[in-house]
Amino acid sequence: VASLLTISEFSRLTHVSVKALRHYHDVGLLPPAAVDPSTRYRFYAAAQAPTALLIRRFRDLDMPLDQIRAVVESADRDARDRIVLAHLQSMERRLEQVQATVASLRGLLGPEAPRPAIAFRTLISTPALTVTARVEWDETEAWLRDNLTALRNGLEYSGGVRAGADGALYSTEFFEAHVGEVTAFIPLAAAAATDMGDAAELAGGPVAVARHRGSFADLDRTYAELGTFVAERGIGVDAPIRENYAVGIFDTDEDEALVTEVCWPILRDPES
Amino acid sequence: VASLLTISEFSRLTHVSVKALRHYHDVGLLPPAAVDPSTRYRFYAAAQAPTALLIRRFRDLDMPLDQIRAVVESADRDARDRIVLAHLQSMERRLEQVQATVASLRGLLGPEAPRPAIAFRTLISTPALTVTARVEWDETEAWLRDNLTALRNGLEYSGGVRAGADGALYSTEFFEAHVGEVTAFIPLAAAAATDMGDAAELAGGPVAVARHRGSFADLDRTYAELGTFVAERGIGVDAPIRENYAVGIFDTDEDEALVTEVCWPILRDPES
DNA sequence: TTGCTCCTCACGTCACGTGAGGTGGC
DNA sequence: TTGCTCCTCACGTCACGTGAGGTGGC
Repeated sequence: VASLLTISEFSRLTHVSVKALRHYHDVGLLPPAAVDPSTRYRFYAAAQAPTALLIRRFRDLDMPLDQIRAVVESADRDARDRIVLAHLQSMERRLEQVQATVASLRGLLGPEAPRPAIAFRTLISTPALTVTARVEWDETEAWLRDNLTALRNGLEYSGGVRAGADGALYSTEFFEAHVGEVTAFIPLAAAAATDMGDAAELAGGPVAVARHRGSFADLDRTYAELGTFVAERGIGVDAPIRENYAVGIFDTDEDEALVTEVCWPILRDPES
Repeated sequence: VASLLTISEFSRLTHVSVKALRHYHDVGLLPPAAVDPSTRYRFYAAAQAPTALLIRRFRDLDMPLDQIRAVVESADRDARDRIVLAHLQSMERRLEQVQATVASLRGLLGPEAPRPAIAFRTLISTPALTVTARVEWDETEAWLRDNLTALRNGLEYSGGVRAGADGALYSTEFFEAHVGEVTAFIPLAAAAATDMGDAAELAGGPVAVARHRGSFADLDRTYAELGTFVAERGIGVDAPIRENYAVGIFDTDEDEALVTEVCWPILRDPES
């Protein structure tokens, strides 16, 4: 006789709340082993406990139920373990981000950070290897890492000649809606680029530039300085913002060593 | 002339989405510096950027808006910094928990953990220093730490005689609804307890016991073993579950060194 | 009969996101 | 006039939690 447990017994045993168990039944994630057809009482098998524990662990990490479903319903144990490992790696990435945010909050408390110097420059139009996509805010770092890696491989494979650091363009929509067009690029020497099919042209024009040193978690302070500067002078223009990764994630493992140039498009150099 | 920015300019500058800015206005967290009375257009001052950044940072850490409000509206800078520091410390606690959960998930993938041995015991009723409260699931670890600390101080102050390890009682409601009565306790030698006003009596009775070694993040596996065992034999009884912290958080800093006895109340010893 | 456990709705929560439909100023 | 930016509703999302009101079995 396989022993069946009532919902409250199963709840105590798994540390999943009764309300949550009903919800997991409703959405089909963890249906009870048996349901009494007349009373609709739910009955769980003790053998379902490991699945419930798995769900609980992932929910503790705020994983959406849809993604948990993929784990729970994965065919064999190997497939399941592979999915779980992938999720764990992204969790560890997220953990690093949280730690960086905590550190940057501490920074907000301490003495005022030195204000980044703002300069003017006129970017010239250059050819580049590019990838463009509609990217969601939270996935940007991963997307950028993946696509710059792909571009770097493409550059090596095609024998192209690099003419500057990796970079990216961010549409105004991306900042305002937290989803929008992003372009990852590697600038190319013009001569070398002429015979490369997938090279696009990066637009030039006047920009206000600030060099940001350190973690991306602090980039917003540089944006605030730069944006305030541009707004106060009324020289802003609705064009993508460009970041040049002068010292980027492929160049160093230390967050403090990162150097990012933020180029904010403007109408004209206000000093000229 | 203090320069005022449109909502989209302010959004780009702070990396807070336009929708979020409207929401923060609606709930009164970050009202624009000016609102056009006829068009209802929102206008922000550049000086509001630091506040927006603070909100964004905290939201990245999933802090509720109500708590962020307390930070933003705190009177002076010192008060604000104190609140932020308190939050950072609880964030770091949370980070440790997440890391423990990630580690325990890795454990689920590896070889089967050894099953904890289950024994029977009859607890005798004993006096104890206790604190009882309605506790929410997510706050249990912090609540327990705080209240066991207070009990330990109380014990020292009153010169009471300890008769066993720290422990806690968890009502069935606590597991089933993820909020319910929890009692932290320190058992007392009976002779010494008679003249202590705030000593209560811990109920005794037969229990199934499992010793859990390691992080609390893995406790659910021991609960599952124990609960399955009890349920299969139909000897469960609706009484609080007792945990004895044989090696607890005050005894060691290493999660792996922790030893927790879980005592599950039963009707009778099925072997007798 | 009285509790007790379990059930099903319907609605609330939180922090926005998603459109729809509309308006003022260049 | 045409876009463009900004506006306000109303509703959706996600993973449950919160009651209200009711039922079957001991």
